[in-house]
Amino acid sequence: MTRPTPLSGFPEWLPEQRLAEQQVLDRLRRTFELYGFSPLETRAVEPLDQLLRKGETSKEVYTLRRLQATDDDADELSLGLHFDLTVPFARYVLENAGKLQFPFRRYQIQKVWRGERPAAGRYREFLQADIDIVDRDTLPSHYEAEIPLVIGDALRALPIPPVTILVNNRKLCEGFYRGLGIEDPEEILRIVDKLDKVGPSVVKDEIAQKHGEARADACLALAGISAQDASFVDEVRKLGVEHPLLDEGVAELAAVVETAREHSPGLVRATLKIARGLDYYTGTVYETELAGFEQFGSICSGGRYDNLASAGKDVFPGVGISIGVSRLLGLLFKADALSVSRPVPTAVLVALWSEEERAVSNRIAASLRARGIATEVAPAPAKLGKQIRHAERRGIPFVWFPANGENPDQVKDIRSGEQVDAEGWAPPAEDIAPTLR
RNA sequence: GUGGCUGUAGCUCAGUUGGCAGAGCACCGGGUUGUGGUCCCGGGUGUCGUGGGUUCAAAUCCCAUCAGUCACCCCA
Repeated sequence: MTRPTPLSGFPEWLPEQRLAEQQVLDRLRRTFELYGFSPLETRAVEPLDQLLRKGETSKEVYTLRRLQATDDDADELSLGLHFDLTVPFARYVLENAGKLQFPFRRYQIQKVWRGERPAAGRYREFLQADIDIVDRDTLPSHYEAEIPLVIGDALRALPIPPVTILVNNRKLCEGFYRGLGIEDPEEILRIVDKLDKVGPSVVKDEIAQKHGEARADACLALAGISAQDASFVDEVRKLGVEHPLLDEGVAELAAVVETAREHSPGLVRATLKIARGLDYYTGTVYETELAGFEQFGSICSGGRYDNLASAGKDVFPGVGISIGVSRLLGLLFKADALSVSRPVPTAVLVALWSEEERAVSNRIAASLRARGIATEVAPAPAKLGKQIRHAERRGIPFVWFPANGENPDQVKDIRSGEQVDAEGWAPPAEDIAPTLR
């Protein structure tokens, strides 16, 4: 068999990276649960029509087909791998509406798949950590303000560069554009979204072409607004555009920003040029910048959706956000900006005097493990220097020497070289398990 | 999916007009049976991403492909 090569877009971490990932996931999970989100996992596949219900992403969906499928199977249910966690969740809510309590808060940490061209921080298979709150019939807008707080808690507790959550509101933009007499707000959103890449003059030209220079100027002026507090409201008002939807959007966005300002200053910034995210969002939209990694795009996005989960008269509006865990970690790993205090779980290596005395070392290891201390026994009764080096090479901080002749059991800290009697010894708290740094 | 750049040892890289594949670090063994890191001696550990082609001869030139990366597209 020839040596296998990596598959583009399907990242696989090294053990120490996976260790870091698990630490991150543990912390995310803990934070989500602190806010009362329940864990949930949905199947990897959805019926294709469910996935494509909201349009444009069809080319990104991986479909599932049996190798031996015949033409007769073709009209069977065709399945696709989910490309996010919100669509499957919406389906799950409809399916289980009778068994769930509303408002329903859940978190979901799973792989998703998108058939896109991979690049730095962009994968075809990646891990998302998603939280959502859905309610029946109506969803109070204070939940739109709560979501960023959860994410702020979760991400700011990690040893990573500071994040800023950029928030906008689709009603605000749509109302503004409609107030200007523009019929197709979606189109303007798409053009404005390119602002940072192509520059204001290109955006202006593109809008002006269809809607005239005055409207183009107004759209650009709106896109230029950004504030950490409700001061953006006045700036929007100054532009003199009137529309009921605009008023709604402004009020909702102001509430989000002000709530965040009170609970987590500096976390959230109203940024009226952002428009990205899946097209099912209807209100607040979120995007998250990681300081120093802005060019690689948002590491955490989401928004409010009013029409994603509905069946007949039942409507379940929701709001949610998803951390791109793989993107976040991939970028940080590459920049050498996130690692773990040691690359193995093992805290103690028990030395081995001879193969005959392996049982002695095994007993020591067992009693350490019983105390919650990750322990392994040396692979072979090599010279002590080699056994110590074995521990050192793999980052195991302590070597335990079983009693030998006159000498009692002793433990050596490989990093300092300090060696003490093992009686009553325990590793310091920070060495019990690998920690993020 | 479209276009550009890159691919040599575990890592960072050198390799001339096509002529026996190299350096530093890392790693492995030894320095006379028990305590690593310093030091000394020894060792190259490689399908030159992969597959074809041109040639007496290809890491080097040509084609394809895979992977990484950048710009589009889109987005976590």
